[in-house]
Amino acid sequence: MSKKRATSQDVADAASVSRTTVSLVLNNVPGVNISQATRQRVREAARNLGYVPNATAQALATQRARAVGLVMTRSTHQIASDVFLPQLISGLLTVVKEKRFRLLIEIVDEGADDRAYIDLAQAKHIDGMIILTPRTTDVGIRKLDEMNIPAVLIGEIPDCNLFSVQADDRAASQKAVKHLIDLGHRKIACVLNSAAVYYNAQTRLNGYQDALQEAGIPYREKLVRFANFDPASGQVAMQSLLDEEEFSAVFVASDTVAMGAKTALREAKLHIPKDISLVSFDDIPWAAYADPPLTTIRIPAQEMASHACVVLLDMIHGKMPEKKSVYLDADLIVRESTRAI
Amino acid sequence: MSKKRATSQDVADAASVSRTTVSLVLNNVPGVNISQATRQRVREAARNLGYVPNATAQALATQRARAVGLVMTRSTHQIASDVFLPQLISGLLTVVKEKRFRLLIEIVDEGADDRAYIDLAQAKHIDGMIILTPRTTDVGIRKLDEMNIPAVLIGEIPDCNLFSVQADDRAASQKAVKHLIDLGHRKIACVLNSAAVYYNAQTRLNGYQDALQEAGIPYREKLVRFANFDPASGQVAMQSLLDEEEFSAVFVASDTVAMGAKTALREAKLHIPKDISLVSFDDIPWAAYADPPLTTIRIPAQEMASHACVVLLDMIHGKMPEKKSVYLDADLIVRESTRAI
DNA sequence: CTAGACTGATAACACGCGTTACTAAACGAT
DNA sequence: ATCGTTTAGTAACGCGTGTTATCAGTCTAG
Repeated sequence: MSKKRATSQDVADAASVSRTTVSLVLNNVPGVNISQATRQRVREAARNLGYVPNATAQALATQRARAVGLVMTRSTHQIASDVFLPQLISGLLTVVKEKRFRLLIEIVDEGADDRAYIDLAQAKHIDGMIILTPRTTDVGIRKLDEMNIPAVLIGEIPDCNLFSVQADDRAASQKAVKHLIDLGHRKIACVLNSAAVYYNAQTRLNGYQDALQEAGIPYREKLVRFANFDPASGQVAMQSLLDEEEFSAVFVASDTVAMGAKTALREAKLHIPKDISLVSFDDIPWAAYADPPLTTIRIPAQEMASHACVVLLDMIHGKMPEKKSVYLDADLIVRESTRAI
Repeated sequence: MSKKRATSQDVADAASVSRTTVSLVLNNVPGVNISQATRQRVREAARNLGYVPNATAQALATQRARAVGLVMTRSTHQIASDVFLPQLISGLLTVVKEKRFRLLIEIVDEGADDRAYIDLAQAKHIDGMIILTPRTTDVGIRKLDEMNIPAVLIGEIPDCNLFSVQADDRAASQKAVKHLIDLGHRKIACVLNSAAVYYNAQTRLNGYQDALQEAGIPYREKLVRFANFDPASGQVAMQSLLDEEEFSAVFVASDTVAMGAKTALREAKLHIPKDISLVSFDDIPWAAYADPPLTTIRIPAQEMASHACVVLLDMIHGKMPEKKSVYLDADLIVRESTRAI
């Protein structure tokens, strides 16, 4: 039953024309003279045979894979607990699909050598790539600069000429902390989302500092902890803060980390927002349904991804974007985890 | 600066051998006579030129894309809020990577015609596909049966000959409800994760019924509600239950839905587990950090994905699996949201 | 009547690789 | 010296498509 797939040659035979004609007709090549009658015959033959062009052969001939890669430098464990991934993928898919491209997921080992990214592109399975929140220490990414490989970063790293799309984390963090200050809080602790090698942890810390400075509150390093993406690390960080410091509010730079922080607070019999005000970051679906619902910064992950994808596709088609970096606004969503002192 | 990519011909020239030899050496083709000296020369030339084989050309020549697709029949909105996606992708990536395959994400429109899945395979960009929790009403999937296209379902649909991997939802639900019964509960409400066109909602309902029956508790349809994947629908469902029925415990067949259900309970001033015991399903990361931490069924999403991927790769390599369906155990994780009546 | 423009279609090459069938040389045995 | 056998390597074809240069025929203008 499994008859061989029809090739363009089969279509040509069926329509009694050359393969060239088939290609010209089916691809609607402009400025070419083929009679309507012939076009009709070809289309019909293609339909009858259930002809689907072989994407691989097309890619080889056109030197275009019609695919973009989402590449991440993470362990599979980290990927499994990445709450933004669905939104990012969703954002990419909407764009990719409209342009009739495909989406590949690639992962680059943490220990991979410099050439990892380049090899990805050289293999020609993708025309360009979107690189997810790279570490500042990643050397391979710099090499991409030099080659002429279309690439867009989601998230920022310093000293890098690649185009990037990100939320304005610094301004957003400032907003979040300012909200606490406006409510009268002066002793405000800070739990960062991850270690400082991830640039946005640094950026969010800067926003925290900006807000303090603006309000004339001295920055105290002892009030700051670095978590590591997951709830468990947030719990540890918060416990450490509770043991060693005194504060009436806390800025947690990630909802996921905030989950753990909340657990620590609960175990210390502290109530949010009665005893401690908490403002968080990300607005994952959980935040709205937490107890109490969390005041948090909404990261427009989906928009970031689709924007990055649009930029990338432009680059693939030879259009260079004018701005090197695009910052998307991230709004503060006020819910019930914060209150006036 | 952007020198053209090196092809195998370039390597051949540099090593003063034929392109055939290059191919034979670099692919380690067994049972072929090439001197060690020549092998050395070829390898060195390849390294010097930074040769990376063109995957597209390889695919065309071998008739193997070395890629599998994860295909979903969902709106991009649903994808954005799919909490399992990261775990699934992670599971797929671990397997795919080891076998040096690639992972593509494809989405089939809800309104797509029968040929959508087949076209995906015909395009030859992927060697096989993993289909995510299809709706029972999906007609396109049945067509895959007939063609000879490697495909594995994650999740079950009735009357379908495709291979599938899934959690033993029915047994797991039974376990969850039995846990409540063992604690002395008799009036147990049930909120399903989604509408019944998604087969696992039906299956989980069956498990609920099994447990009741085993304990000699009559099944009452009025105690059952169908949610729709997200927290909001869970909140509505729980409100409806609270308004109309009386119960001391509830089985919510999805953590995400349980988020909303918890909000409804909180708004009704009911405390978990003092007033209502709640057992849930999925064990998403949030469950362990909820207040109180949720007793829930752990779905081995990552294992399901990697197992499905192993099966799929076997099929691609011509090995048919012996079992049509594989059921993975899902364990009950007892935390603090349930207690004896 | 003829040169040039236009119409409709095609032959032939390119894309980069895998692979089969074949050759040429060296070797060993009779 | 002759013949088979092993060793080392290559020429040539196929994968399925896009695309350019070309061709035969028809129409138009001078």
